[in-house]
Amino acid sequence: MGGNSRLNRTFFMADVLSVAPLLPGKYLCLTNSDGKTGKHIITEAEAYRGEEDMACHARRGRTKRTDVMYRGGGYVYMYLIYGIHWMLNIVTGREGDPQAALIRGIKGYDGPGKLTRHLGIDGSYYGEDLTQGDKIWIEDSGRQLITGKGKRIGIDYAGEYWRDIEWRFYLK
DNA sequence: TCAGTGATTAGG
DNA sequence: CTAATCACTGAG
Repeated sequence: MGGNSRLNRTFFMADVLSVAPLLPGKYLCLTNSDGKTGKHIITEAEAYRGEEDMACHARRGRTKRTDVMYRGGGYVYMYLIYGIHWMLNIVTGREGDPQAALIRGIKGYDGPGKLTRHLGIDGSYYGEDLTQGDKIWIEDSGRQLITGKGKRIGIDYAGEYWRDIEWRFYLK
């Protein structure tokens, strides 16, 4: 055996500050249009945590866009930024507590907009269940990996505290 | 350094 | 309806 295992609901329903550091090193898995499976090592992720986090989209509450963040861990949150780039996020935490981890890099494609373009992921993935189906899911690599941490990128508007907190996690 | 590009959101 | 904002990227 020794096969990789798909991460389940329990994994994603933990707090984003527990889940996001565990994502680098795991496999992002997709079934492409040819029916073949592609697996990509996640290299970097950022945590966005609750309505109090002034950098989190849910800071303005539950809207059509942020709705999926309130459904509980294990779903995909997609949004378009600057009219061009689709961002891939993994919803975490308990139902009613909006959290997500932004996938900022996979091996070979650093940059949240670059990786979605390369993988062909867009708004049609909004709300996908990572624990069901064969469109998109995440697998454990079975390896213990060390992650570094740093400040989140591109959120200078969020104020001193939220801007400087080290909620970005990357493979060393 | 800075323009592109369009969904989302608050406000009138 | 309008206008501002934006978890980015690539060209110069």
